[in-house]
Amino acid sequence: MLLLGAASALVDGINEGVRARGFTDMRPAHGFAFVRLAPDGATVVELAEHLGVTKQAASQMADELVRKGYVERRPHPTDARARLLTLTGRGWACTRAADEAASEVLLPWADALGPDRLATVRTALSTLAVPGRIRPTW
Amino acid sequence: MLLLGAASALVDGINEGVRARGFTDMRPAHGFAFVRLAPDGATVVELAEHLGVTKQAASQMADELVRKGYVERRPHPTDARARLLTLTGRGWACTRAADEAASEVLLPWADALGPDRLATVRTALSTLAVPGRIRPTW
DNA sequence: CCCATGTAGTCAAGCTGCTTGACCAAATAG
DNA sequence: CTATTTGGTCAAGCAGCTTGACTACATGGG
Repeated sequence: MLLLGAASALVDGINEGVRARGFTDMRPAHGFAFVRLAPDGATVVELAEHLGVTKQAASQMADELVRKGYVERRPHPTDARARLLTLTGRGWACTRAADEAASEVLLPWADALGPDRLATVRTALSTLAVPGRIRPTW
Repeated sequence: MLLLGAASALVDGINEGVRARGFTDMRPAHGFAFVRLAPDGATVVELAEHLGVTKQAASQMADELVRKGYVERRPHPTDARARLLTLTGRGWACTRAADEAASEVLLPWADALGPDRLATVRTALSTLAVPGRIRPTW
């Protein structure tokens, strides 16, 4: 289906842009994690739910991101068992790079389309998409 | 991105429909393979190119599909090295089931949208999607 | 006609990202 | 104060892919 092709092209394009900006050790999956971590941080379990994987998988991804310097594990303010994962400066820089890359990919597309048809596409897609479903690994 | 959510929902929906029709041992990736095999069959290498994986990976997927009875390995009519992978009766039945499932998922969506806006969405997506790119494994 | 190079396919080994299962420590309910 | 739930980790295993090496057939130039 061409919906899939478009989605792939989009993800590839953004990933390409992120790498071009110097973050060569990032995969698209990391970007999906950043979406959840960006506002106020999250626990491993919350991250796991957001990504649709087990908490072990999320934990080991967190390990990787900590090792690479994008994420910190801080003590949770109210729960001594939990740890709050938050973005480091480098993590935020990468998030900004991803936003830039995304605009870069979408801008010419939105331009060619015009605001009206763009809105049509957006609403059309949002009726099909169930909220929060981001499981790219088939 | 909500484009991804829509793509995921679509794939999941179709896969669900296929399973509901009795083909419980199928993954979405198999469907992508069928797209290439359906018209006249294909060799392992052609399948590999279509899926964007190595020929070894394609070959072992072919093994699986043969084992499950969806695909046959026949001698290639003009090249004694090659083997032509073709769908069996069961393979065609599964293809038909997938088509039905796809319409089932898309029909209410297309209905709600109307032909005009549907066409808009289609053309919009096709400008973004590069041809033949179907690599769902990020 | 024959050899050199290219191509289709398989075998084998290894890696990566995920899973299931078991467990500990802190939180929470009774 | 115990019993259960919840956040997190450790360990082992698996699925789907990769790279590398090899065989059998194809093909083009001498």
